[in-house]
Amino acid sequence: MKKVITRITLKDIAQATGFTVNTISHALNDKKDISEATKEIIRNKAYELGYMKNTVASSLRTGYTRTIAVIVSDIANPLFGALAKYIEKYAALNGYNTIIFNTDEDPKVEELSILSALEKTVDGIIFCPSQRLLKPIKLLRESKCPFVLLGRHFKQYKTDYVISDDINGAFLAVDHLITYYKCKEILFLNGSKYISSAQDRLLGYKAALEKHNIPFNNSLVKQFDVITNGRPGNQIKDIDVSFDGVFAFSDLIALRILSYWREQKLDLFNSIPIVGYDNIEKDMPIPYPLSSIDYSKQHMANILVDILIKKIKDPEAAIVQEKIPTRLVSRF
Amino acid sequence: MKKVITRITLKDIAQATGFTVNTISHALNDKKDISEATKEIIRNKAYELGYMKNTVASSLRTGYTRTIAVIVSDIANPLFGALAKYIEKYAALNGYNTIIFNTDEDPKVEELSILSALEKTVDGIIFCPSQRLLKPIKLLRESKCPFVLLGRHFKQYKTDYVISDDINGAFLAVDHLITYYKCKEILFLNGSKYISSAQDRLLGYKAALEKHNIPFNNSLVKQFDVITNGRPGNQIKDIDVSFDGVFAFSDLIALRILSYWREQKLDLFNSIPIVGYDNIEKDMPIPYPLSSIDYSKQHMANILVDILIKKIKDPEAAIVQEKIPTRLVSRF
DNA sequence: TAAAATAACATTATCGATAATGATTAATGA
DNA sequence: TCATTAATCATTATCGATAATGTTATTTTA
Repeated sequence: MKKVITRITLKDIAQATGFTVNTISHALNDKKDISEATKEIIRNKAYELGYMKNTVASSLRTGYTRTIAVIVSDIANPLFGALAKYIEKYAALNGYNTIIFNTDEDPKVEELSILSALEKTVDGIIFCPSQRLLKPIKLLRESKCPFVLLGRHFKQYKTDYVISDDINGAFLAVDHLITYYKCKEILFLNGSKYISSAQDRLLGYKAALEKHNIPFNNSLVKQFDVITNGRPGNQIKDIDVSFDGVFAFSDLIALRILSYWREQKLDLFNSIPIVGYDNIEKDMPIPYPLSSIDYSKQHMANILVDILIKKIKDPEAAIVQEKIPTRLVSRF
Repeated sequence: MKKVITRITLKDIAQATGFTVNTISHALNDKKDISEATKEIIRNKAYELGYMKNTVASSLRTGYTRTIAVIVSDIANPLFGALAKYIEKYAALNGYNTIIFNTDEDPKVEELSILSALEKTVDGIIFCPSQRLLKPIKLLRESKCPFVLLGRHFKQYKTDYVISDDINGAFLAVDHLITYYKCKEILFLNGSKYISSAQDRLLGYKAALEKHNIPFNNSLVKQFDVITNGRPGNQIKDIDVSFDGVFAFSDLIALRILSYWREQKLDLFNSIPIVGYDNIEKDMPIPYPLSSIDYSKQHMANILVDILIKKIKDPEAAIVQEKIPTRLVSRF
């Protein structure tokens, strides 16, 4: 039952050099109570024997695993894929490994993922909550494990989070449709009503309308509960209102409706102005001039990791709530 | 320095119930040497106290971390994103967590990632090698850590791997361009010459030409060393040969040239038949009728994990080399 | 010059769980 | 009936590294 592969341990180096295990440990960790000469001997022997630290043992003793968990709905989503990539890179740069969890926006899976991460005693968690239930976030808060929310936030809980400037982003998009394309009836393909970013973007949508004295028409606002995993054109074909412009919660949703129009050979494909969100064109080429709201995903990832590491090192650190600036990228 | 957060341990349950730590462990692991009555008592107390297993301690003792590493060039690439997603899901279903590493196809980063995974004593590794150098794969082989290659394989090393049926996939694509579109000069936007999949797809390309008695023209074959991270249209604008059809190593490369043509307002965008590879349309909507070579990424992921787990449980298990069947998906 | 501080390494305890054995009682069997 | 076996729980050792504390010789300081 027990695994038999035996690696070189501190004990082996101790026996080979005549020092004690503790001295080996201190030497390899470059502690100041070991002379440079001894360190040199020990380092050489360690290299010679091909020593590799067993971080599991280290973690058990220190309480730190140097591992963070990233819990998102779906890393196959280009947005989360890009974020996960930058998070992993920046975390690695700081000596942390990254465990990923896909939740499919399912609160049950969120809970299990959080529990799994806690069992693994990760040092911290980056979490993008579905916000369908409060149980996962409650669980996380009670765990005392450092965490930062990604892309979404809870009004009722004061937690660290990093989001894009959703209100302003949506405002920019809609303002552009009105100002540049003279749109009057802007279809808003929004995300799930549960998530804060969808709520905030609705605020931005309304603010832009208000600025131009366009009355808000609720029937122009549609929701897509399952951002991912939904088959293309799923609910999109049921849209029953007239409109002269589209603002989509994400580029993914924008692409979905564009694909649908193209497949159906609808004229809309080439005639209707449309603005998405996330600017995934930056991460992958798209053969369509999709205007979009851009924000730096790399910056977002770096800040997330920075905050998390700060909290890991000092659990009492002040709460940080960051909004990544948004800008419009218009394409023709 | 030492982390202070104290969780409930077996010891606490032992004290609360009067049994020994060992009995608690056996009870919670449902070993058969503990009576059902005692198990019930222990389980209840464990639940009551909110016990959560410390897998770090467990791992140190058993030698198993129930964690696998996935080392790929870039999970922001839709192909790897989808694969990573399915791998994580299926691994989780089997009780394994997934650590990811992005290598950017850089052998140095590959090495560091492998070493990092080994230090973490992951139970197994899924690795998509850049194949630029042999050092990473050698390191992996010598480590004795179970691993399976993803998407690529080495002729000189007999290892487990799971790839798409590259030769046949390329054949299908090119045969389709010739048969259906009557193409005679097919531009092949291939991947890096180092990787086996690019080499194999070149074989398929040639085989299809041969079948139709079309002479092979080497100047029609272009390579893109950096599949990811390359700015769109990077080298694509330098294409200097005439052609009447395109086969791309990946949908990503196909989309890159399509985007370039569209931006440049080139007629090619609408007139040239093009076939990609990976059928990423299945994972995200694309507003262009991109024909592609499809294979089940979910199946690929499941097989990868199955093989890996089998090797983890039995390091002497026979080597498995699997080709996932490919098929053409033509779109108009 | 005696006391205090420092340098450099050793001893011992510990993280939390589990493997390898032991011990006790009850049940079974020849 | 006495030895065996089974059932059930306890003791002890261990995974590999590191924290906490000791020890000894050498300097430094008052």
